[in-house]
Amino acid sequence: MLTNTNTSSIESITSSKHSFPNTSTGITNSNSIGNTNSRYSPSNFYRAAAVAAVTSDPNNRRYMPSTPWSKSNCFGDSFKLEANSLFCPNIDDNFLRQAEAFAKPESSSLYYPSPFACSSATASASSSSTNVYPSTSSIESHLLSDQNQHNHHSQLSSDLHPFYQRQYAAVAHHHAAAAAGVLPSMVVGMHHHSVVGSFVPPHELDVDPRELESFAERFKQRRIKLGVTQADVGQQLSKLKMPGVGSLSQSTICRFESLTLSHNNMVALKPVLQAWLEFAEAEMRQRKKDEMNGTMIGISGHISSSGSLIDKKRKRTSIAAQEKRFLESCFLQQQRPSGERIAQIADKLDLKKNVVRVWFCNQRQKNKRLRFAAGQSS
DNA sequence: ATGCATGAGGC
DNA sequence: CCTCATGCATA
Repeated sequence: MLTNTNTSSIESITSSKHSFPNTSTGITNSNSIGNTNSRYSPSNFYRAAAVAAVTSDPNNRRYMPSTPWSKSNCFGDSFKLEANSLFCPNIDDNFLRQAEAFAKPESSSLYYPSPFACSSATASASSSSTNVYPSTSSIESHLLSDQNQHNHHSQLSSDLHPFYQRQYAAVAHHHAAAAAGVLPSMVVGMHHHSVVGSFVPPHELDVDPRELESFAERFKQRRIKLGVTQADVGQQLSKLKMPGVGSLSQSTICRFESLTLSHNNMVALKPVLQAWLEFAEAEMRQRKKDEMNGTMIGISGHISSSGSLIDKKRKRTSIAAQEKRFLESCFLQQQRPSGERIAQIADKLDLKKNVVRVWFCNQRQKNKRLRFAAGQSS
């Protein structure tokens, strides 16, 4: 487990680079939302929209990469260790020791009652209701509060979800986009007309989080009323033939409903799902009308196109609780560990380096991700 | 509902 | 190697 202190396995020493996607650079074009065959490229897809609306204001970068708090990670300069680690083996050692110490429930509770606690224990147990969101997981809130200290902007924050408070705090100074911003439909299908309907937020940042929140809720309710599952929605999406819009997975629909997607993602998906909703309800009305006329029409089912080839099932490595705790401790110290450190950690936990790397990536993403409270679930 | 994974586009 | 949108697999 936490033994085997073998360490050292030099690899990519390119640690000094901190690649922060320049939001205002890669304008490209189409891409389709969700597509079993080819996942669309977020960069192009969303960027195109963002660029159009932001291009003139480099600071107007949404909440992402180059925002102040990500540049100087939440821990400020107290974690410069990384740079020195190469020459100071002792520091590395300390790093791991510290992480290990934090990993112990007792000690960690000193600062963080239960780092990440909510993810494993709470969440899984309540797969169908109640207390799903202890506000924000301890570590997240810790990080958030720290970030907020760097961004004294919150003004519209009061009644916003913590996530949004953060998002907006980071970019609160953005100006209202001019009349003809980028339409979500453009974002989605790169078409210049709204496939969905009327109102079209000029810029993702101009979409009121509360509006998204209520839409997501309404969406879920109406979806359920229609008797359609999240997976169904995902599949039926392709029937809409919306330009650039393919199907989506149950996961994504679920995440949309629970607002556990990034704000941008939410904004982009909203018009699509709204379109589906209208479509589905119209279809429903039709069916009822037909029934009235005695013309029973089987709305038909959907074919389950399946890959009939030899499925090489993707395997999901499961990280044990103890290992996870260690990782979490490391994360508290460094959200973006160098390749070497990742290697050390991986070695220590006897995990593949890539597994550890991906874990950190996911952790970072999860940290930015939406996390709404609403003790409900399907 | 959510953990780990993939892949595109980017430095 | 990162971020980000997404998805498969699974608890």
